Amino acid sequence: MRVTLPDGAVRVFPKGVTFEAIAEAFDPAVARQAIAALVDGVERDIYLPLHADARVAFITPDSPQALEIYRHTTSHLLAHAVKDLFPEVKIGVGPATEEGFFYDFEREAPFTAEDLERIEARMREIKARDFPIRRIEQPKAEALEYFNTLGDNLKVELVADKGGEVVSCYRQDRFMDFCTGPHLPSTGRIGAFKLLSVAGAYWKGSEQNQQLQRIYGTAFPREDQLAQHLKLLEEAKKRDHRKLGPALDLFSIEETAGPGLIFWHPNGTVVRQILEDFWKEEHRRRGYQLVTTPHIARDELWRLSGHLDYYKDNMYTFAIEEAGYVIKPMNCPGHSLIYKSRLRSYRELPIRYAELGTVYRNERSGVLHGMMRVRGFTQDDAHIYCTREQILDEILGVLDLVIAFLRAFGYERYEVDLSVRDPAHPGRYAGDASGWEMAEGALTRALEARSLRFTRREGEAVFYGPKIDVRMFDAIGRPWQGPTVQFDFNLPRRLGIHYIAADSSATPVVMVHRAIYGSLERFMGALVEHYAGAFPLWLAPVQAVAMSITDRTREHARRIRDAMREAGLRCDLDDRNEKIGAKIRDAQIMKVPFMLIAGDREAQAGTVAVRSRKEGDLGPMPVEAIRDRMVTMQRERVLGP
RNA sequence: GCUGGCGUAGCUCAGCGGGUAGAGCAGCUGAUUUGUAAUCAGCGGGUCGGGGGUUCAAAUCCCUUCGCCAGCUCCA
Repeated sequence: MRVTLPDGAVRVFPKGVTFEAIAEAFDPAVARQAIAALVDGVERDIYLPLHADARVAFITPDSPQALEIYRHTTSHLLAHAVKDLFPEVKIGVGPATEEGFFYDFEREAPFTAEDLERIEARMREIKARDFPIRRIEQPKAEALEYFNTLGDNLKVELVADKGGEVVSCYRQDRFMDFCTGPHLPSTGRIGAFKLLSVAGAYWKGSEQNQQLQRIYGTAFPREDQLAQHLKLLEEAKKRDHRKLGPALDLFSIEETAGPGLIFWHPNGTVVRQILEDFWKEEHRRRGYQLVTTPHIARDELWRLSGHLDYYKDNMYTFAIEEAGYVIKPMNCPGHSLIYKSRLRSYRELPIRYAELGTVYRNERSGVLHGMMRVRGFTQDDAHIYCTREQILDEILGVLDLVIAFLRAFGYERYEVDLSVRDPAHPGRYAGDASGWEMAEGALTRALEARSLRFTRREGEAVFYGPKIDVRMFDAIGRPWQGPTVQFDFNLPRRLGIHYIAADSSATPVVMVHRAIYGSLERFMGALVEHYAGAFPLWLAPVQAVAMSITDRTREHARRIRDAMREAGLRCDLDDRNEKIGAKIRDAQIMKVPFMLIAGDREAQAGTVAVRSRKEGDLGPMPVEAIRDRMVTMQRERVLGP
């Protein structure tokens, strides 16, 4: 039997040799490390035998596939411990996730924090016992009987749903779980882990089913990796916009007014208006026309657009003189009415309508989250109405705009998804196939033309059209929902949006929705977390604070403040009867980019001692020097210190 | 909406086998006139999220409601 090893060498082994033995023959150091084998690209348990020629490689704790195996095996350890401590508990599913792992359990009483501690302690005991973990392939009927005997009805359901006659299970000591594997070869090989929380989760992910208790945890091959992960969670907590927002006096949510509604304070409004101004400027430059549409409209409009049928539960409706009205949850029907207010010639196209439109949606109470998920928000919405021939150029224009914005805010890393039709169910979609083909082709070619790598997601398109979604990664590597570009083959048809073509026929227009910020609220929240509240100068609500050291230098400090304001900078004055250290501390806590300190020496010389929040004391300099530096930083939207 | 947890001063938190509420920071007043992350002293501040109940007595026990947090489901 010929085995091709990772270094390309071919060696002959007897049939039935285990991967462990192959590893040993390849490199004893690798053999000690190996946790699983890759056989012709398929992951297999390290102790299993090989029966035919194959390419064999080894997964070690540093391999990209390792993390999932560690986590998945730790989830089995969790279930094992829970079964030990609470034999009456029924086990559900327990996969590895991006962040760690979880396992779902059915149990009358809720798991308490103390239960989690006990379970974790038991997990450590089982790990210490170093039980071998072995794959068992058995007839489906036998596995069914096994889980039936235990009363594990959830597992029975899972096994029964599984196709084929033979199923695989994994056993460690007296605990056995239905699983495809692979797993670590023994419980002692499990690395560092920690249980984190317990939450409800619907069986098989359906709201119709019963709710189980899901225990979350995370696991890594080594302790230092776990420690680093926990540190990242701490860091994320410090950046939480729900903490920083009120602390920096940017916004608040008022219980008296209701959940999911944002009150933008003066500091937050400064940032918001910069976002708005920047946005308007960039859009006008690129041939967008700004429009304004009403906040309420007859439900007739929403019936025509189809939204009322589909999203009734999420729309706020009311009556005026017995006529039904809707508070707008979207801007597109309004923009389309402007388009339709008169006949449009092909000569006018493309038409690009843009609006910072405030909409209200009745989000279910459980989904509300700071500024990220709210009931009232302002979309940076624009709709492009064009001909089929113009599609590619329009998409290119949108992508250029998207890239410019990501760069301006310092989102260096992003991922792009292209969502297209599910080829298996062509009937599910609005519009004709040729339109979809053209749209999908244009999106693909535009992405390629701008050298944007993207993931094509079959069947992920919404029913009305294909789309591009951008995920942007913040300063500590977390993903955020970013810009989106969506074709719409539904609304033009429903609302009858046409243009008069060169042959004077009424031709359906191609409509594209697109948003860069998404919502000002969500984007603001993401920015706060991205910068940890320390906005770059061009966005900072307060760019500098002029500080007097004693009452003697109040006037000089005031003159410095005025000089900054004169130059269009946002500068406050701190002439309180406090020591300079206290003033600096307060400004530092408010994350003000520059502190402009006025003492006797500076008053004498007509200078200012500058301190940067990031770089510390920069020493004395002429007032004009720091003023000009800040003006330049503002104009060029510098992101650094 | 669902499961679980949590609501005490503006903020962070203590008090909770029932006996009528406390600290630090912030705020206010005064003293101090200060050189790169907290000057000192004094003072004021709370329907213990709201409502109902049990009790001689409730921040503490029970019910209910509102809000927040984690997750699930949802997100045009």
